[in-house]
Amino acid sequence: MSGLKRESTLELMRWVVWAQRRSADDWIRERGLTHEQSAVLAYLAQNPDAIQRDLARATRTSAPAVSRLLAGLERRGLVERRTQEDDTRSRRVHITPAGSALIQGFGEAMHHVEETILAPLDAADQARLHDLLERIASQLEPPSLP
Amino acid sequence: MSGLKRESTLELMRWVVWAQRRSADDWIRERGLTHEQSAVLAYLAQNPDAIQRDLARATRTSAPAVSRLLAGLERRGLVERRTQEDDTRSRRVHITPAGSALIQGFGEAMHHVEETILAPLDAADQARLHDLLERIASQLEPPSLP
DNA sequence: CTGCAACAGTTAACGTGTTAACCATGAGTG
DNA sequence: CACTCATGGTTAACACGTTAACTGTTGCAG
Repeated sequence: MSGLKRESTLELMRWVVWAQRRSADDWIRERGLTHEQSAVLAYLAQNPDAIQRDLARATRTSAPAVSRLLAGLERRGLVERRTQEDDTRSRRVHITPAGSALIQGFGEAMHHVEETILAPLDAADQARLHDLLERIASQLEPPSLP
Repeated sequence: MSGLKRESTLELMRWVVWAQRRSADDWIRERGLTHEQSAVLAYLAQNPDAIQRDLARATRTSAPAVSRLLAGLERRGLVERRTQEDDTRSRRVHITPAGSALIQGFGEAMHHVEETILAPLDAADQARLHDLLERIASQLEPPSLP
């Protein structure tokens, strides 16, 4: 026995994802944000006319989570929620100029983090890894959903 | 433009990890546990003489998180904490027979979940994926740690 | 038109993650 | 021996995830 317990593929993935989160911390915490808030702001910067339900789907979380997260962002003046006139059930969420300024550069920073994490692999291997993951992901959500 | 936004490698990993968590839910929720509680119980089943600090390291979380999680497990009689006699700072954590029974089969269930998730790849590709991830993971924690 | 199901969002209760502040004990050096 | 520092653990405050229960709309069938 080597004394080294072989880690499963999924354990390795969790580890890599955890490390990525850690690396992203620097950029995010500097701005007084959390990972979740950054993700939502970045989404809103690119999808200006989203409703909360869209955010729940995009972040793979729940309506209550989005509701509270947005309440916090709104309190800080980073987003605005406005009830629709034609359908008062939903509320459209807009990023404010302040929010837009704060999240500026997020994509580039995350891209850089990813590059750093993947650096041990050459371009060909990075492509191979991406392909393998895509093949797994494409089979994930079975179309049995309503 | 294809309308399909290309997802980054790390986004794909997050997605796969998220799906794995979802799949594991069935087994875990049936027993009234959470993911974190299961992970800790499974660790304790294999490391009978761990102290809380070990758990924090193993779960990559913090001492306060472990402290509260164990308080919950102890309340349910699934673990026992006993202060050491030679070093009263640390508390050794033991899984009880009830805890042991509850977590029985966890490893197999998780292995099955992993197999299901990785099923779209043949054995050779699964090995390739594991190798690529290992090469990334091996470079993660820079040896600058104490 | 009425009644009921589906949908969007909120709130509450619970468990978990973080950081900060704290207590107690152990270890090492002057 | 005493002072200092490191170590193990707890508690509190805050953010976020979940589920369950609730409010209000919309929309469609009868």
